Amino acid sequence: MEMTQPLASFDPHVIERPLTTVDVVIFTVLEQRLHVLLVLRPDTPEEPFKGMRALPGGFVDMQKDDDLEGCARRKLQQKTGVRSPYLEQVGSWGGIKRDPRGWSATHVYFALLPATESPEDGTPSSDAKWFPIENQRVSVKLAFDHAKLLEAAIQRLRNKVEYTSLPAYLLPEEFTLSDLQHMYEVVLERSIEKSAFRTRVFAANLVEPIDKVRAGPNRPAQLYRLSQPKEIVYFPRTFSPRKI
Amino acid sequence: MEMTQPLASFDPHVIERPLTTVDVVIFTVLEQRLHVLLVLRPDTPEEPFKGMRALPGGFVDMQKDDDLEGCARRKLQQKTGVRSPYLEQVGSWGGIKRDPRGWSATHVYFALLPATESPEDGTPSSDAKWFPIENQRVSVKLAFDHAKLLEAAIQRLRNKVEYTSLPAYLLPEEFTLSDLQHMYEVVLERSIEKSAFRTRVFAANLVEPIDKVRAGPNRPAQLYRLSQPKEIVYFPRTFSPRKI
DNA sequence: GTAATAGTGTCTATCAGACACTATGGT
DNA sequence: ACCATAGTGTCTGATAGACACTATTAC
Repeated sequence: MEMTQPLASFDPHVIERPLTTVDVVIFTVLEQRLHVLLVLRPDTPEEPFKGMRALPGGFVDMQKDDDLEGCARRKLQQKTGVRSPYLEQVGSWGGIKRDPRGWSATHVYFALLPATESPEDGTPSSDAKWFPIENQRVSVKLAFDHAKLLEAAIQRLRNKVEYTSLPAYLLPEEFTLSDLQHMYEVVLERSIEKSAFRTRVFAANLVEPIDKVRAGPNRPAQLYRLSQPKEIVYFPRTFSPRKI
Repeated sequence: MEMTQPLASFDPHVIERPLTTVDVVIFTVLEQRLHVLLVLRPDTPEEPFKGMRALPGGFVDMQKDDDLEGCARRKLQQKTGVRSPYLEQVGSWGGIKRDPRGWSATHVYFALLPATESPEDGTPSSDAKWFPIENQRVSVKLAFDHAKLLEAAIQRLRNKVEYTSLPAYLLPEEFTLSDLQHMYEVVLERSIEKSAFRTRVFAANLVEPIDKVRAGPNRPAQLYRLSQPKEIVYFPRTFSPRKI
């Protein structure tokens, strides 16, 4: 359009590039609640939002990272030590205003980590801490526009849980149907009818029984594992159609 | 981690930044088929994929664009002259391999344009042309990884059409229920039962009748418009649950 | 009248939700 | 025996799909 600097649109080295980051929203379930992992912003003077909580993430490293998902996996590994949980892109946000250092774009992913028995487990990185999610939010103020990003990730998770097998990735490999139902209930924050739940899960061929039961102070429960651990299962209908 | 260039992680001006682009997948329905708008890559020697077809898009302009969606709207306007059709982000793709000029990330949006009667209409940009979509693809070879991006956009559109009012944005403001049903059938590439369709549409309060009918060589049809043109409507269930 | 599309009514199979019931372990 | 949780059976209301039917215009 403007002919003052015609080369600018051809030579990529002349083109101004936004700061590019990847942020990862890492979910797990602890103590009957959905939690998200947050890190502390560094306390050095040249960093914005110093000392605040933020989503784990940072600049794309063009040497280390082959692609965006690889970058997300690297950041996930850094903060949790976990190799390959469920990882999905939420979307990207970019603009002049979101980072005081200039035009920036972030690519947001969310990950699901199996719930561990001990809450302090799975956080080798000392600056990272699990925060419970209470009605679509977290109680601390977040750096940048991370509150918005987190809300979008929660929204995506809740929506998708209605018609997919996602909550299975919040459990260890072997689980009972009650465990699985419980994960759905925690994420959706409502109770599900047991009989309907089991019918759906079996109809979708989501799980297969293994040759073990879990004992307890009551009737032992059959243990299951995912039929196809690699592939997410879509239910033909949502769990509980909302009457309008 | 590596302490050789400690400032690199603090000073944003030192950090290498990927090339950043926005691509827009613009859909419309022409002659009973879903079409997508594709442009010609410039034929200059320093441009990659010269002369090939590609999705309309290009580098983010940090002066002109306040944010990514603004950038997408600008590119949409450039190629179609249209102000504000339906626009939604599909996601982002980035990596070392997708652009020969280096590490690049693109933010992909899709737009829905009302079907026009004359196919040559609505394309003021001379390098842009409508291409029909035939089983998830287009017949020409596309530049970069645009075939993958297009496939993702088609997938998103098809999925979402099953349970939302999206096809209404492929129509002009006033339309008959048969028009609307037809848009669903074109996008989903299958026929829908008339009675069930009407029941659903009314139950969701998607449309409201206006004081006009469309005459023809047969019984005139009631004209409708969207009840809330700004808000996309979600149906409680999908259109046709697939038996597994 | 006929052709053609608009629009409605009825039946049925399916399935979620509610709820009660049975089963099986520990104590 | 009793408790607690696992797991099943049965009924009902909502709804999608099939399909036949009626309605209204141009010719």
